[in-house]
Amino acid sequence: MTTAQGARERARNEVTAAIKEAARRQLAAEGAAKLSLRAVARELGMVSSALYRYFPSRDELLTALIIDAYDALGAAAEKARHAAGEAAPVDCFIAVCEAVRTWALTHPHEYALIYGSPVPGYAAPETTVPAAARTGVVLIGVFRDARQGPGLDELPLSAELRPEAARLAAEIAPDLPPEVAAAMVAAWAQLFGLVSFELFGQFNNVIEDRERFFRHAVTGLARGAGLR
Amino acid sequence: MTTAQGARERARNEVTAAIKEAARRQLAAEGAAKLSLRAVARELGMVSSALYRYFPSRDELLTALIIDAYDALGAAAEKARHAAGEAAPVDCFIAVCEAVRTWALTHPHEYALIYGSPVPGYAAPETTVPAAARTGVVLIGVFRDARQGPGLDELPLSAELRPEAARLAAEIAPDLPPEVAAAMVAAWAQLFGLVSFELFGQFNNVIEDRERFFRHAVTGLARGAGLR
DNA sequence: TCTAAAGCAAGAGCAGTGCTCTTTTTTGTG
DNA sequence: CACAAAAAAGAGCACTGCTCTTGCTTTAGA
Repeated sequence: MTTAQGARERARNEVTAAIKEAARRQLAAEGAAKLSLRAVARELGMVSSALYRYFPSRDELLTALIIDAYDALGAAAEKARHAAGEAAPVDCFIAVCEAVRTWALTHPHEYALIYGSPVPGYAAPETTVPAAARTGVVLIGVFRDARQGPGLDELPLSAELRPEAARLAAEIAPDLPPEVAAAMVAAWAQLFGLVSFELFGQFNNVIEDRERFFRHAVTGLARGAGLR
Repeated sequence: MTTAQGARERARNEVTAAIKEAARRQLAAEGAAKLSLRAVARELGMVSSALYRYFPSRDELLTALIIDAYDALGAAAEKARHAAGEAAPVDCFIAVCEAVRTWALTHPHEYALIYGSPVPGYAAPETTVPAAARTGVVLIGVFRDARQGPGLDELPLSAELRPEAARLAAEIAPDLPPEVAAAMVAAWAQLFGLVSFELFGQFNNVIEDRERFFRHAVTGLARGAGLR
């Protein structure tokens, strides 16, 4: 059952990988909206209908690319977190943020695929959730570690938001206090606001020294979330 | 020259408006990627090729819609700023933020059009810049007013970023000190990070009470930018 | 008032898209 | 080797944006 049907399955996996690779190339060249099954097939020297043996629809292909993108970004974040090691929490946070930004700048179309406007009529299936969570988990880890040492300031939390924050903490990080969970999620969203603005051209004619500006903004983000 | 050629021009303007309206309806229903000239033409009972008399290409139609969207968002922000009147700077800021969020939630596709992933191969022409700036100008106004009273805290600014911040301030708000300009732009980007995350589904299964969470996050944003 | 110019709609057609269906070819295995 | 399962091919459908040509209608100037 393993090596017996292996030959066929191996071939299938190889073709699947080749399709994804070609699609990714085309994604990088033209963007998600112009990803065409026919062009992918053309590049691989097969007929367009043959692709449907491997991906039941264009959306399924997109889903596969989305998962890969989430995973790649998550891996980059994890690597940065690991490299930062035992540095001060705020520096760990900044390191992860810069990894996210760097990955986004080197893979703009894949970033747009996962953090840009959702493709209309396309709802990301549950399959993408674990991959999507990886980057968030890294961020959670930074805050968790900060709480071990004295690297986390007290944070205000209005009575109004307390129930939601408690629910949120129970959901994503039961060992973190509600106010920390809330601050973290906010910082997470704001980080991607910075990256998206830079990537999507909103900083054109506004920010020149993007690198330094990002570092500055992200430092503020970290402090605002209680890290030091 | 005014009323003489008026009949033709008037008809032309009316048709142009009708096209934009139909396109906007379709945009709201299906999203930018599925905006089809043929469908718009069908809705108006004209033939598709006739549309090209009014908009030289699909992109030009999109540009018109983009400008309208920027203007609508800017108007919403201005209205909120005006309604907030002489309130505390932090409250003015929050009011504008909530107006942005509300507009985005009621016009998701138009929001995605202007703050989502850029359409590949399509570069927003210079024409969109003034409209795009309106919301930013409102935000600048909040900070400017805050500086009249005692509503603005001192902000840190690393020596590293000082030149960029000075350049930035000179560019967008010469009467504001560099550190304020930098903080404002960062807050601006982060605001849209919050809105985009909510709108693009990144908060699904994460944040329940979006309204309150947004208020909390945006309050933190304001304080982080020195408002009080 | 008559005519020439400008404006506009229509239609045909090109090259491309996702997707489905049927037929043919390949291929690993009993 | 023969056979059944898997893969590929091909034709075709209903779309898309866009271009070009052909006529008709309105308008403006002589």
